[in-house]
Amino acid sequence: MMNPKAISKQTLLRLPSYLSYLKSLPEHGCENVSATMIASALGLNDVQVRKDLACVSKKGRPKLGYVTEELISDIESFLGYDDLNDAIIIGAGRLGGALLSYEGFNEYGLNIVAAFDVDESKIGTEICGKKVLDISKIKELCKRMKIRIGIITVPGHSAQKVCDILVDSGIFAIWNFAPVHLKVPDNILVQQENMAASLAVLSAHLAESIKKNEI
Amino acid sequence: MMNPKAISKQTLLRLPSYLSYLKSLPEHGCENVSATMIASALGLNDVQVRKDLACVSKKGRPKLGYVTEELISDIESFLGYDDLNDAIIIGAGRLGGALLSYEGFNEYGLNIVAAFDVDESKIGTEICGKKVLDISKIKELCKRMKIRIGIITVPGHSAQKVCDILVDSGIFAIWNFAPVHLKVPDNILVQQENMAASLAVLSAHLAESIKKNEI
DNA sequence: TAGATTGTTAATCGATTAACAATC
DNA sequence: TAGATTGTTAATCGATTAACAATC
Repeated sequence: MMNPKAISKQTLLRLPSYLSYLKSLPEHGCENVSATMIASALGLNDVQVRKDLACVSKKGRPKLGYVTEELISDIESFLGYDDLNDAIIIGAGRLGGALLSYEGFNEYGLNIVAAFDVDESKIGTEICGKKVLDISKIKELCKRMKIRIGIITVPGHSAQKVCDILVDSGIFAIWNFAPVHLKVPDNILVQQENMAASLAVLSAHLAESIKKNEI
Repeated sequence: MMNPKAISKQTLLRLPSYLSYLKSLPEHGCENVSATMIASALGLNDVQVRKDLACVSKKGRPKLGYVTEELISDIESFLGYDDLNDAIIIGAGRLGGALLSYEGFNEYGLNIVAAFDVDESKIGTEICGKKVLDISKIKELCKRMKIRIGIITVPGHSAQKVCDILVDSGIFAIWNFAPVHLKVPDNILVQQENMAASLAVLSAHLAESIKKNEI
């Protein structure tokens, strides 16, 4: 599409679940798929699904729905899953290690090339074949390899410092697992992975359920 | 409060960031804090912050703002951070291990008591002092210890099966790290930790930046 | 054809923001 | 007092849903 209509953030967030649902369908017998099907499988409204799909794919056909294969590849290419973005990870602790060793990211177009840490005992080692480097080398590596994504998995108190280094190194987008609000220039995206917020939702629901059940 | 007004999900999601900001303030010299301060530190609208705080704490005072200490403890108690909820984790792989060994959850009122797996080589071992048990023992443990939170860190293809076991075991809330939509009865909450969605936002932003910069 | 499904236009809903009087 | 800040009411904004004609 030459002039894609601006896509809402909500829509963007739903696309990956459509994709994962579509991929879970059996190869045979599902050449076509309707918005109604997708919506009911994911607990969404069918009009919403149709509108979302209209942003990224061709028109569906009345009575038939969409061509499953086309839908999959359109969503994948819209999300940029078909070419890999290199990324680095800062903080080679438990969480950093878990992310480093998660093979699945390649499927989502993310390729983690190296990790950085300040801990001397970690520097020089490898985690799942990825080198752990001294944090002072971030800028040089980012420039040389044109890295544009940084993943922050350091403790909260040093996250802003790491963030500043990343910005200075020419990073465009930051995926932040530290539970702090990062200050960045306007053109840089921070995607906050907010586990504390998720937990808040869980525990509020729990408190409510308990109240209901025990009264 | 006897009759707390219903709190919006958005508000609930913002509360943890207020809390983390408030806790980051220096002990001395910040007896009071204004909604304006919080808003500008976190990049939010000040009226929004005021409305959010009104849901969980006492009134602020014109010109002075809120009492920092009171605000902290009101938010903490609203979020249930002051008493621990026991939880179990299903899937003792890399991610499960990372979560198991993250000490910080206690601060958020979450206490992971054990892990479960199907892998014989993992069963019977310990990760950070937490036992890894056979998945067939879930129900018995949940009933006996009145566990109400389950954390799913198994691969996508077995997530629904694990979910069904959890529901059958009397769990009220599920924190799901597997990238699939879980089907549960109405009264059970599924909090989806959606890394694929986060990545979608990142990569869409990146694609846009690149386009802008390279044209 | 009949009926399922599409895309679009209009109505609804909920959340955010603006305006403003009240207060310390 | 003057000015910063509060809480509330009204206006705006954006996203979701309902209604409906078009289509295979």
